[in-house]
Amino acid sequence: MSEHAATLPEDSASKARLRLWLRFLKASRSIEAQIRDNLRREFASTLPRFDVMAALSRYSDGLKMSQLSEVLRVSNGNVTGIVDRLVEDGFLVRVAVPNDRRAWQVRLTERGEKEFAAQAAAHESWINEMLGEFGEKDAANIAIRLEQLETSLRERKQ
Amino acid sequence: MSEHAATLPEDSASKARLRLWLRFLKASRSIEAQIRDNLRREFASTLPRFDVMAALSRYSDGLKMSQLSEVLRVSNGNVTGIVDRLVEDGFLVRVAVPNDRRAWQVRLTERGEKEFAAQAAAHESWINEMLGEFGEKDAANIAIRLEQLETSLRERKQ
DNA sequence: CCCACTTATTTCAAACCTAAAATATTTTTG
DNA sequence: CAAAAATATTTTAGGTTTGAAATAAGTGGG
Repeated sequence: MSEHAATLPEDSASKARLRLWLRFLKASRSIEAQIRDNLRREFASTLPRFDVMAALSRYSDGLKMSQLSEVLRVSNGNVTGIVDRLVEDGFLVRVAVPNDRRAWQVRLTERGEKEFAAQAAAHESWINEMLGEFGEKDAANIAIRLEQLETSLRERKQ
Repeated sequence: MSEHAATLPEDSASKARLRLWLRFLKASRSIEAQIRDNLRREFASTLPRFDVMAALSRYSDGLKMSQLSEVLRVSNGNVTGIVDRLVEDGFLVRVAVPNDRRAWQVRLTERGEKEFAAQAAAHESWINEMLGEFGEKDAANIAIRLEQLETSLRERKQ
């Protein structure tokens, strides 16, 4: 706590991690902004909509609303609005869950699957261009570290 | 375009980059969510407010509104509202700019500086805990790569 | 059965965010 | 110098996002 103490090894590690986070955040926001822009121009859609469809495309049985908000790490109320609009557009359906009238199973419609396939292909190529500086090995390595980070963050919370 | 072609080396690199981006985004959202939560509970504040104060703390002369929105990469109108509330709370002041009655210089008050110092210290320690798995060298290395990524993204846009 | 508790979802208020229009001021130019 | 252009900011309209409260439905102990 004393400002007169010599800088400890831990201090510089802490600074390096803070710096990492700031870079991380800035990069993530830049990439996100670019994707948002592309989605809007090429598909008249938004990132939250894409995220919902992407999550559902990985679960062919669909997901309940609360599972969706868990997977996407956004609030329940937020998912309600996004799903509402995707249902209006005919990309999603809400299916009643047998024996539980509180819950809905949300699924991609056939039309939704087709639409998402087109968006996902474009999305992959945007990312491939933007992250071109990362070679395959580097990309894989960093992805694994981030997965570990994610796991440890989740454990810490419980 | 043929689905019968053998998988090219480029394809797997593209997949690896996509995977990297998805991990990246998820990690970034988890960390952000945690920080938001901490700011709310410990300082009754939000991430946008923290960002504004952080930007101003790096410029002791203060920043003009347009400089703030440039630095934070958010819209002008957005900054107006956040600054309004921080001024109400006594953390910021708008100072008239000599010879230009259109512009304001926004600065931390003494109280704002104190408040931000406390928040920044807490923030650094949250990050230090959350990113504890990254050693100092790794953190520094990845930060540099992200800085390069950021630069190349900005160049691409122009 | 019934009361309390939990779970699933929606609604709500407030803050955030953007792009575009409006306002006020300064600078440039014919 | 006056009109036009540029600059700095705020206002406005329309969404997005969050946390918390409200609603609705299931579960379980007594």
